[in-house]
Amino acid sequence: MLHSLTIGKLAKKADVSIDSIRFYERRGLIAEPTRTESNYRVYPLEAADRLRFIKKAQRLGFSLGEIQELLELSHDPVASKADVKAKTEEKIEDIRGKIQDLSRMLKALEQLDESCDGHGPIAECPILKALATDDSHECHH
Amino acid sequence: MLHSLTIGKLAKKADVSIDSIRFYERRGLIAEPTRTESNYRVYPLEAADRLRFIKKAQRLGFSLGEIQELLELSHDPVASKADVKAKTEEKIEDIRGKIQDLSRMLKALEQLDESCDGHGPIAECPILKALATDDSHECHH
DNA sequence: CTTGACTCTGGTCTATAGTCAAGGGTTTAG
DNA sequence: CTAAACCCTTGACTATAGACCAGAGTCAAG
Repeated sequence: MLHSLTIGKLAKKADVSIDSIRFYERRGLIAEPTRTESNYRVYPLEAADRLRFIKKAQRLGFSLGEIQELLELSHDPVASKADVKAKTEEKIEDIRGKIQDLSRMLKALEQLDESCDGHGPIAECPILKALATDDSHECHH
Repeated sequence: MLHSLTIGKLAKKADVSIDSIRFYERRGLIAEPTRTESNYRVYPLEAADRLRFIKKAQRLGFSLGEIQELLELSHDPVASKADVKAKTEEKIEDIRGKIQDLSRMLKALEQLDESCDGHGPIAECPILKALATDDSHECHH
């Protein structure tokens, strides 16, 4: 058929695995497609757009659950731009938080790294010593 | 006993769950403790230090597998400070990479967010439009 | 008509770092 | 002595995003 795809063709077209497509279908991210008499899935060409939407949103840090919410919004006649903007901003804050956490770790690791000259036996390794030190009762002010 | 702890006492002392302690034991992060006649685990006081080491390294971004490597290094008479420093620097690079990935996502999301004024129906949402657009054939130079 | 490529379902498995429950035995405080 | 609190093992379950496999049916090309 000219305007339909088997799951394998769709997978190639959208550059995802067949397993992923079936997985997204189970999760409700894509509609259940029609079937041939022999029970093969048959997709319209637009199905590839949906898959690309999913992949693109994933690259931006959205989980499948969040992507599902976005897709539901996009088909909701009552939804507004503000809803999508709100989800975007939520994700922005989420990512900023992760960057902050990682930055704190990075700073601490860099300090540990600088404290060690890298020469000599491990017994006096300042990094291991710092990790072994109990500072659970240090001041927090 | 004055110098030994049951698993529950140890858990409180080191502020981890009993289940975590047993899990670390299975994973080989902590030694199998001696047992009472009734098969209860008996820990020396120093066991708490080891657990605190684990927790601290976790907070710095090391996985349990990596922590195990660090602990093995720390007990290896042939190991040197350089080994620990190398692992630390590996982790530093790892975290820098994660921060870069997240920063790229953040930048893209912020641009999308700015492209949307947040007013009006969802049909013209520029964020959803950007996600739906196929740019798989854009130039990469 | 047969072979290879494709598809179907259902189920298991991966990594991570544990948590929780069931069904026991043990120890301690009153 | 008894009840609460503790401990034991085994095994299942959580979230995430699929990958992989078996066994069976289907489709296309030569």
